Amino acid sequence: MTKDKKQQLSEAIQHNVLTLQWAPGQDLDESSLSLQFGLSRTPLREVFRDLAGQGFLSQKQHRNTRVAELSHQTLREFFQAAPMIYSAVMRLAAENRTSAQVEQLEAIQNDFEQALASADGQARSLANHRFHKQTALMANNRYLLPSFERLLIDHTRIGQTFFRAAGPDQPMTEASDHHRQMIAAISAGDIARAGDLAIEHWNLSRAQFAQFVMPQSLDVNLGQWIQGEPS
Amino acid sequence: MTKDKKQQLSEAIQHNVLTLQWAPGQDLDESSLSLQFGLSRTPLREVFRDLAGQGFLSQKQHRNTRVAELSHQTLREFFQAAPMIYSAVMRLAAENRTSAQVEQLEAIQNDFEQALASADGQARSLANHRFHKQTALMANNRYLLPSFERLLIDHTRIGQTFFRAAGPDQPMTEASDHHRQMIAAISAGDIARAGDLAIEHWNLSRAQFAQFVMPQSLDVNLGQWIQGEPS
DNA sequence: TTATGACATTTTGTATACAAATTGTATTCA
DNA sequence: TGAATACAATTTGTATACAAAATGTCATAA
Repeated sequence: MTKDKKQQLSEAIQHNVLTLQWAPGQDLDESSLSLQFGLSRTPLREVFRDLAGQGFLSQKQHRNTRVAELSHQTLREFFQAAPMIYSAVMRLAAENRTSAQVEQLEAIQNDFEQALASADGQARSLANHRFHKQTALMANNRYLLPSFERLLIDHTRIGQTFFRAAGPDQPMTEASDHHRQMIAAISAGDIARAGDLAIEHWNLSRAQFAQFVMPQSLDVNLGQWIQGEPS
Repeated sequence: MTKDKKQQLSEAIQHNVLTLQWAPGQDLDESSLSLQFGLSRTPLREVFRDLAGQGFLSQKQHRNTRVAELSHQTLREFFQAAPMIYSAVMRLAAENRTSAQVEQLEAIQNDFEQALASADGQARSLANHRFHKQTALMANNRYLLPSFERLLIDHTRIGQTFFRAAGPDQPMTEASDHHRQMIAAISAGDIARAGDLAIEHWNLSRAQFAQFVMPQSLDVNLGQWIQGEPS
């Protein structure tokens, strides 16, 4: 169970970043973490490098590793890229999926619905994260994957407050509905429908971004990026 | 001059990978490289990890680091992703460019034209690589960048044989023409035109892929991926 | 009081020794 | 001859000691 410590460490970091338990821009301490996980600094630093490459962390020469920042500029770039990448991934998922992958996606969706029933915001958000990560796996495209995963990391971080809301209210059941329709479209190999659903799902989550408050409380009007199609 | 050894090592590896001096799938030896560059294995392995994250190399647990493979499946995925990402990057470059960046792009294009005049295939190919990398920089989107750079790595590798052709013949002057038009469109902020040029430029390089022979000589019909718009 | 600079402390980066895993080789047995 | 296995050699992964860089502290002077 306590086998691969590096894997454990990596997953713990990912969890803390995605759930905002570690704030964007927060400093990480090598020695305390290496003590905590029973790993020397060498493998720990390798994990840091991997996660920095994936977009969870950020590194600069001779400076401590930090949780990847979320800035106004980040959001701007997010809106420019997300709709296109999301729909492309969903279309490719419909094109390339295997039946085994569809079954996995259904299992993940069941977890997601269970999480929605519970009051655990983190569980909801992470289940949602896993759902979309699975669609990216099904798209099976090594070139698109890194961009998609970067988008998903920040999407999940920004959506935290959203999923923290108490009851299973309207927008969340709607999101779950979308997921079910996505599964159907992917399973049927309906490429166009899958792409449309991605856009529809994306539009639903626009509202989250409008409500999102920057960690540093940048008093910037985000409205301009949330109204219509970007660029 | 011999300052940052890690940087030097990283650039040397990138060069060898892009020019196919190191074949796709080729094994790398830590100890000999660390000897060669006067670096211990620790920083060398960090460079390996970085470059693996960027798509130059590939790594597996307890197995030696290799040059990233190029397979038939790779090409399939390439064709599914490239047109979309390329045009998106070009459009964003037109939208977000600064005048200083445009000047840099012009300088790079001058280098490219000089390289075309020479007989040096590697210089041609790398200059072309730098041109497109600069457009990605100008697009200024952290989410798109990793996908684009992965595409560009493999595009450059596949294009090696193309640029190795002797004289400055028709398709190459046409490519150079496109570059000039791209600079004009980006400089003018003409987003739609920039996106169209990306597609046009892409169509030109389709021919290279048709001629490309897999390292492992996979006798697969690539034609189906080269004819029209992918999916 | 505030700015500057020397010095101590802390943190990041590198080298090296060692442990673990994989690969290669040779020997045995069917 | 050929498969299987034990063992040696090589290679990858980790721990730790040390070097280099950055940060913090304090004293001095304007």
